[in-house]
Amino acid sequence: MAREKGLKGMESRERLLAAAAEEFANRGFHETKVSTIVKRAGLTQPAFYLYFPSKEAVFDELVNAFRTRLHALIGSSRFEAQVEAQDVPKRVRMAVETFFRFLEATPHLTRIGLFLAPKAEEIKKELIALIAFNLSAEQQAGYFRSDLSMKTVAECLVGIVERLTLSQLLPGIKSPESLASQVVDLLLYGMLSMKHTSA
Amino acid sequence: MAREKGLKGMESRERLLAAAAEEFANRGFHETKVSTIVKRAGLTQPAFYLYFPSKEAVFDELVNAFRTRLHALIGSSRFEAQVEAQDVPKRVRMAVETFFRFLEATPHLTRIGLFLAPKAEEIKKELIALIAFNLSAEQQAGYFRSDLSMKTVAECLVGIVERLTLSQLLPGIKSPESLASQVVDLLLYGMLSMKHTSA
DNA sequence: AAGTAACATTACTCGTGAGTAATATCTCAT
DNA sequence: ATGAGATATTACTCACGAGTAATGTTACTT
Repeated sequence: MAREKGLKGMESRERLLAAAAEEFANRGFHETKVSTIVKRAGLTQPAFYLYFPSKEAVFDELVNAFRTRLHALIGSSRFEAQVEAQDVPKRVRMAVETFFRFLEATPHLTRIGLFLAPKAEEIKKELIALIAFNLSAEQQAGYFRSDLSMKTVAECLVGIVERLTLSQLLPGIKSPESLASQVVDLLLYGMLSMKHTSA
Repeated sequence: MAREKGLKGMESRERLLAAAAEEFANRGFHETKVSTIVKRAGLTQPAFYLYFPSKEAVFDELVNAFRTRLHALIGSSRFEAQVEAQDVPKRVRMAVETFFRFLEATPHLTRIGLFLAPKAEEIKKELIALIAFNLSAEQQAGYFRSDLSMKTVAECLVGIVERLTLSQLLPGIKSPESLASQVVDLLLYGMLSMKHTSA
């Protein structure tokens, strides 16, 4: 009764998931046909329904996979205790870099969970709240200007990440490192040239 | 032969356009049914095809309407000649504010042209290039740090605008003015508190 | 008042694509 | 080697929604 059970099935299921992820990411939900997914996975239509109750169900599963990984990432990359002021830029840069790397690692899931899903707005709202919380702590500690709303800053940061992910990261034009350093440089120090700033 | 010709027809057409804009903005292209559009416009299905060759055609017309207005806006809001250094923040803030007001004025078109359309990425690319061009001029003039890529800054700015438009502007949570001043404050001066910056 | 565009309707077609019923094969435990 | 569950297939159904054919009505021009 307990053989190497379900191995083949799991493999088929995984193939379907991978094919679905790619199709959804490239064509969106409606343009993606179940018939195409199964073709890519080397199966036929009814096999699909052996593993998923509906087309929506696969999509949701992919969205949830993204959400779960995202939460895992955030959970593991909490800001640690007291930091020296000089270290703040580096720490922020590293955090942003880690995030870009995460997005780059699973491009299909990123496209689905961050841009295609109806839930995407909700997911980003969670993300923003978390970032705002972390930034507020740094602000309390005196590292950031006290007249800025960290909620707004978090929104801006996420907006920037979204934009750059779509136009630079996913197309492979720029690396997580270079994007992170440019973004953080801009956000921490601002655009104005020093002579005007330090006046 | 030349009566008050086409008046009724134009009105029906406008009603269809308006209904389509609202439906597309709220439900997206595929979830929007021609049957729903015509119902909202107080007409029946074939009347729709009296004015538009297809569902796609209305969508495209709305996207183009957005694009056209956007280009008009940009064309009219060119940066003028030499500005005093102290005026730069104000001018930038005004430009961003104008842009937010533009987006707020036609929320449905904004949603369609900036977020729903397949062409949206292309439209943003154009926009970014234009902003980058303007910012580069200011940079040449010494107002902005010379070590920043204005192309990247433009991308960041657009990313921020996208995000805030979706989460704050269109839902009516914040005004164009407050959003513009917060965004520009952040981008020009950065997040770091002064004691660290001026070190 | 009558002819003619313009504007609109009722009643269809028809492709597409999600999902299913019935059936077949493969693989392992006994 | 055989029965049983797991894995897959062939051959459908069926709803939905875009687009159309045929026809009717309105309103203005002469």
